[in-house]
Amino acid sequence: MNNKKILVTAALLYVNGLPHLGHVVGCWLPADIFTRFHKSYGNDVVYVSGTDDHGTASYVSAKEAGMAPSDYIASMNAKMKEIAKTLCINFDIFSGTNTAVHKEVTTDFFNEIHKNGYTEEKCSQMLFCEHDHIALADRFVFGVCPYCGYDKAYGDQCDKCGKTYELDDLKAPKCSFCGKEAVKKETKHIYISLDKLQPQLQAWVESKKDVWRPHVYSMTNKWFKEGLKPRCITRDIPWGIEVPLAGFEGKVFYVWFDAPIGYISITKELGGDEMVKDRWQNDDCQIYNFIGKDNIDFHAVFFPSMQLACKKYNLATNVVGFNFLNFEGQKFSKSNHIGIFCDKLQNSSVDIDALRAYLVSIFPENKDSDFTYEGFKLNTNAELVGKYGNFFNRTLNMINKNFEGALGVDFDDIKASLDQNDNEMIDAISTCPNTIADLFAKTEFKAAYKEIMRFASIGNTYLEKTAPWTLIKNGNIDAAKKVLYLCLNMAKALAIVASPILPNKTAEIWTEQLNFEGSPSDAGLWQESTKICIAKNHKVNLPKPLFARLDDEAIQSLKNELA
RNA sequence: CGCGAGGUAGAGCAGCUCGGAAGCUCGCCGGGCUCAUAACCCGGAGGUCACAGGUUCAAAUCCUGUCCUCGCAACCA
Repeated sequence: MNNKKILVTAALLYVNGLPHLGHVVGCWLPADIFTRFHKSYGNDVVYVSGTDDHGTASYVSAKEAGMAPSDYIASMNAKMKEIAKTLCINFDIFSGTNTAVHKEVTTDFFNEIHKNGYTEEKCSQMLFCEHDHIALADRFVFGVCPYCGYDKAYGDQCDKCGKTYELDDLKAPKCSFCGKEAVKKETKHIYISLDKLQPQLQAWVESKKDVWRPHVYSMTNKWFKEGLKPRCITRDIPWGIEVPLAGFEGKVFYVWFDAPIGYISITKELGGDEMVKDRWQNDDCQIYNFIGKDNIDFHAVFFPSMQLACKKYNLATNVVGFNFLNFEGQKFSKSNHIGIFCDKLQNSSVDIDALRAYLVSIFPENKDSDFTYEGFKLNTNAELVGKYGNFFNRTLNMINKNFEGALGVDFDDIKASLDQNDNEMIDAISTCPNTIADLFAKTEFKAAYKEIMRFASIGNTYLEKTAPWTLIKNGNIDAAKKVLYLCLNMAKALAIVASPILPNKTAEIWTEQLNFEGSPSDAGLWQESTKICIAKNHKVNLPKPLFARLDDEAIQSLKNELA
């Protein structure tokens, strides 16, 4: 049996706000499903994530909240953990970048890059806010547009006339946080020499051509066409990881320099140097990064370049980039209150498994997609209730009503009497779980979900064709037992293959209705799903509906709860 | 010539990487079943796969051009 080592990372969420469904769909959920699948398949997988704690915005937010940055971060991190729990996102660890371990790993990472000769220093002019003690990036400055005179123009672009310009040209620049005057200062920064790394990086990207999703590959290649340039990795703000170099006192690393290193430091936090060695320095370990499309550049260009310069850690096997999720045709927006924000889910009546299933069905794997309540209702009723849940219900009902829960036959007993319908059923049981496994392993979640529902449909069609209720009525008891025995085996397989997406419902049906030990996601159980091997005297329990049908009223009350 | 994504049945989408008789869900029409949460199963109507060229024995799929739609300050995957 194969026992692959896999490390899964989900993008570190910016600590400065609570996640909405878009975040869930872009990284947490697919990574969770991927991890659950591999565990169930018997592979050795670790899932790490956390919060990205540094950067100007979180520093300012903490200040506004009247908290010390680390207190602010701790409280936000705790809230996110709760949300993840609600959504049944099963991290092995959910930490962040505001830890001693992270500081140590990042510092070492930088020292290696520096030692290997991939850094350079440059001086430039920057705007500062003396009141907030931070350097002001273009988007944190406003002033008077040199072209049209608009007085709320940004550092590099005017929203009114649309023109772009150099920061030098902006008149009367001010800090966008406090509104006070911004002053120009000479400052020195460290750059990473991406230009020197381009050949190696390009070779790596080329080797991923058939592995990555097309949009990830093409977005990455754009950088090569323009040619990589040295990129600044330090900032003049008082919040972050200090640059360990003489002459750079008071400066910290740019948030996007230290954030991806967080994957490594969080792994270390979980399992020490031993685990880092096992997952990041072991060629037999596959690394999967789950991210949204706005993060592709960082995971497919900058972080791998950093790794190539550092020479200590392996690069990702796959950078799984997702597109964006919209909400009822509009973009998610915190300020305009558009979308579903996950803190609302905690006290709502929404069925998390049903929500997970719907989200999978609309995963923006290849292009942006749209969440609609109507779609959620449809998926729940047509797929989960009508196809998936219904199959368990009909099968278990008949076994209970007619045979007191135990059929008293096994595969050997029915072998002699198999007809074409039975063989098609057996064929489905022995092949569908493998197809589904392949799709999960290839991160094709939508297709895997579709295949699971098709699998359930095969079961429903089989029941229709064989009509065991008629067989029983006509006294054809052996034939009815044969049909229901095969259905029962399919039910078991259906619980196993859907467990990565529906962890709660499949666990429930496994123990309470199918009356099996353990859980459908137990390691290595996946391989069992293709076998027809339920014991002769196995007794199942009376079923009860797995998923509740949603009517318009239920949808309306959900809308109210989640708005 | 800013960048990116997309245009496939009434609606929403898959298929396009690796060309080979147009698929899925819903809706609509007709039929079947009654074990099941009025669930399930079968059949049918409905598409010049945006348009125009090209390559090919064969194009939704590859190439070229055209038209149209959407996103691109900030929060933000």
